[in-house]
Amino acid sequence: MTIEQNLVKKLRSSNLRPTKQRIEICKVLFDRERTFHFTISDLAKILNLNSKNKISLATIYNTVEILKSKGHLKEISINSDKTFFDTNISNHHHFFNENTNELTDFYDEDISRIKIKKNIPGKKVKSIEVLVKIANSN
Amino acid sequence: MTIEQNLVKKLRSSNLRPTKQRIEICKVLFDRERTFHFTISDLAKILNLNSKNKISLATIYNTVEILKSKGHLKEISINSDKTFFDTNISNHHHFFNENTNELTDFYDEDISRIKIKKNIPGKKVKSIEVLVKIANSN
DNA sequence: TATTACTTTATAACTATTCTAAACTAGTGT
DNA sequence: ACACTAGTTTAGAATAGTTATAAAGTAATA
Repeated sequence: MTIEQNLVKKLRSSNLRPTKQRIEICKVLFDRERTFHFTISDLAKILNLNSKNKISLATIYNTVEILKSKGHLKEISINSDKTFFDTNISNHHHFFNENTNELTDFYDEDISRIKIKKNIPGKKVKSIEVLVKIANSN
Repeated sequence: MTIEQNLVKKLRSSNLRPTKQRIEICKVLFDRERTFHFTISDLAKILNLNSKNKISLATIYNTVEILKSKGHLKEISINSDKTFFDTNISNHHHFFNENTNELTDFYDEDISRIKIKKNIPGKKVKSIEVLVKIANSN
């Protein structure tokens, strides 16, 4: 199955019409080895750099929002004026490099088991996310 | 020592002139029992609700930014279109209530000791922050 | 009191994001 | 193939949070 067919399947399975634009966007997001941390403007730059058929910003916003709502993207919590997204939707954690503003994933196996000793009556834990801020050690 | 004298001391110790506006702002931020989670607009609303000497938005932004840079406030990472701040500057963690968007602090003693098993060469861990998302259990 | 550096302010500018409404397109039935 | 409908894209306007500007005001210091 080609990459494109896979993406069409992914879109259809979320009840999204596989339009030209969505497929282009999904190629950038999901056709890669490693997970991808990005802002809307990162994505727009990549999409519209070399192609003659520019995709409008509104479509990029819409598509990212809808992919997030379908669970194909995650929004990341970092102090910033921009919103970051992550193609890694599994439960995982981040290193945030304060010198370069870079994000790196790490996983449950890279951290000791976390146990919350306080419980909030009537509430259920939905997720536990750890943000480790790092910086040059010198 | 009065509250005001304390705040003046706090400002001076950070090389900040204790102006009328800064003292007003600090009163709202620091003269309270519990820690305070707020956005700029929360703070502006409180400051300018009943007083006749309105403090300009620019001053509020400036002051919060400078208090943050001096370590008297912390910026909080939450997915949101607004920036949140916290008067609790100690290392601590948050519950985020997905139903109400409320934040609640919790501390190192409420969580098992966290050990990061992965190390990034040349980098030092500056902080470890945990965000626990909770929601109604029904 | 005079001087200087810092601070406040209104307002303009900027930037990220959302809205709008018209044009376009994919899917479906005929 | 054609027409219909619902869903999608688009440019541009609108909105909202935040930062910059430059003039007026104020605190500290001598």
